[in-house]
Amino acid sequence: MIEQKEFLKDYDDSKYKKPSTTVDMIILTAVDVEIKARSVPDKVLRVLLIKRKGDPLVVDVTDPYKAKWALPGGFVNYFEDLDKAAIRELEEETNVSDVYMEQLYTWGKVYRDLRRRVISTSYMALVDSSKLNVKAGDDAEDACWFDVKATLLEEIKTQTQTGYIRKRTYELSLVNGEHEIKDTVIVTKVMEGRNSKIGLEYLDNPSGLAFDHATVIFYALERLKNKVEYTDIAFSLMPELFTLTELKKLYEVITGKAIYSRNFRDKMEKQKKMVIETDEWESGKPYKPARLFRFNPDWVED
Amino acid sequence: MIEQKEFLKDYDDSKYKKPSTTVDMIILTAVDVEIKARSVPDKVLRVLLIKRKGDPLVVDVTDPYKAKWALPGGFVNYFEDLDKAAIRELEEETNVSDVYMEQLYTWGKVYRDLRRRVISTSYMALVDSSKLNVKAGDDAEDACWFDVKATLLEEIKTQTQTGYIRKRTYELSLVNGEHEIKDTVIVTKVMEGRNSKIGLEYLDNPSGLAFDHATVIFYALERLKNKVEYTDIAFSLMPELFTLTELKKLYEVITGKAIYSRNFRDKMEKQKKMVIETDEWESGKPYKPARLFRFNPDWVED
DNA sequence: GCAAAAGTGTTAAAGGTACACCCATGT
DNA sequence: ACATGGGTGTACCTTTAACACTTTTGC
Repeated sequence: MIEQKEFLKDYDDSKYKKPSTTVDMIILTAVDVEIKARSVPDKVLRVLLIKRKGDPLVVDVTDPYKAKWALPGGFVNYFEDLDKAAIRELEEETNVSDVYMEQLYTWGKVYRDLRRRVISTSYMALVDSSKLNVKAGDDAEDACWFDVKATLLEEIKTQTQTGYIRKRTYELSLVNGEHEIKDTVIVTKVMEGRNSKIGLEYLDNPSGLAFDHATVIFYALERLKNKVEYTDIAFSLMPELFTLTELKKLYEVITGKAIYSRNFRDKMEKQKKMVIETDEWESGKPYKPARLFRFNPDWVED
Repeated sequence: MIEQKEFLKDYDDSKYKKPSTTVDMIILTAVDVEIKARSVPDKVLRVLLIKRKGDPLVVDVTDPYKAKWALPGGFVNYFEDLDKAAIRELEEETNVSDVYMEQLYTWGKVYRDLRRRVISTSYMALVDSSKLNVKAGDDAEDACWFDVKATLLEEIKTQTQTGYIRKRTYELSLVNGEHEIKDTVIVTKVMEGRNSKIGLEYLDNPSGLAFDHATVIFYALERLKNKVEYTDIAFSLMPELFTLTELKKLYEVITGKAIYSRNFRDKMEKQKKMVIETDEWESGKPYKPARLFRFNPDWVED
């Protein structure tokens, strides 16, 4: 290991003005919500947000996102690995460690934060809600879990000379008992000859999230949706033991599609062998008791 | 748009020592290589590397990667979007624009560069080799295309109490007429209960690439391999018109697997409809002329 | 008995993998 | 004539999507 004082010996590291480097955390969990009495509850995804300080009635042109909800995050220290900064932020907010975490994307538009030039790397963490304390973090900040959902509102496809332009408009909705945040995220795909480009924007609206955090959360939900199909990522959001219907409900909320339970069972147990049965049974429900399963740690992706 | 002088007005942006921010470019192309006379040539992937300055015989402990080959890249300017910095670097090196480009990953280990703290975002660019000039960039630097290939050398799987550890050792080989670079990249997957973690390391060797660039290139090749299965990414590496055998050869070198041509044809043309036939034909070959196809710009992923 | 979910049998369509074969070209 | 790839017919198996039905529980 190199001594810190040797580092930088021959270089003047402060000649040029540098962007700041931060990490943003998309901390997700899944919880049950009752939709109908005497029925299995649905799952819903929740994301942890922090209330930024400031007066919501005063508009500050140098910081228009004061008093808005934002993703937790912070600066990367000079002698701290990028991953370590993300782990530190996660622990500060949730007091949990050893959960699934993955780097998502690095956001680097010049004016994404009007106070200073910030380049921010986003990380997604998936937490089993049964392992969480009621309080999210113990600092003075106003941290809350929001039910999160992205809905496709509109899709427009325009033919061009050598391809097409496809514009999808989504509504990102964030709800928590008292607060309701709605943001619009637009995904543009430009196909030109053999090269396609994907763009992600958000529409700035007064009641929305701070910064570009609507797009960042949307991006995380998309990544989760894709990865749930071919990895074991979903099990990070489940308790140790679960019924196959509970697991199905989680897959449904992540993918946004209804799943046929007959085939889901066979796929998980017989075909992909992602779960193994236990001798434990669910009880106390007004229907036939269900067997509890656990994740098969020997499962390997193909 | 905000005036640059307004930006930073109320903040002292230089209070703390900051990491530097750079972009690294993995610029890939695919070229034909003759393996046998009178046969269709194979495809091989090439990556653009830059020779770092310095005396290869002198070891500098503050910069041990002098005189080694590295990925092109550079600092992100304070008033420059991250994506724009990548586009600028690409144009500086290859004089091409409007090619496929995608952000890959942000590398942020503290001591990945011993001269200063650098956080580097890597971008992959895919260039059709027929559009490239012979010379790669016109600056004084020593820029060369290297045939690139990753080979799995060894896989070790160890059972643990709650899961397993799997270690895969790859050799990354970079070859160009005069130079041959070999690096070892190790991919570790730790499955512990319901959470898995993936680690990417390289073995530092005197004849290897500079910095952590072996892992960065390996990561790009893996991403390309995954994406080629469900996107149209491969066509960015192909000329406008091509035979189905040429396309198959490209898929083979990217995935590292042999493909049955009978099924590849049907899949591309009938099933996925990624290509459309033209009325043009290949000629001058000592076998039956092949029809030329082009990418179907109306193709949409499912 | 009823509502709700657990769990199994079966089938038809779509996709993946493979063998076998004939055709057209330059040398 | 021959080597080489172009291109098609077909068969088998797996995966996917779906309908139908029996069983078990709490109320």
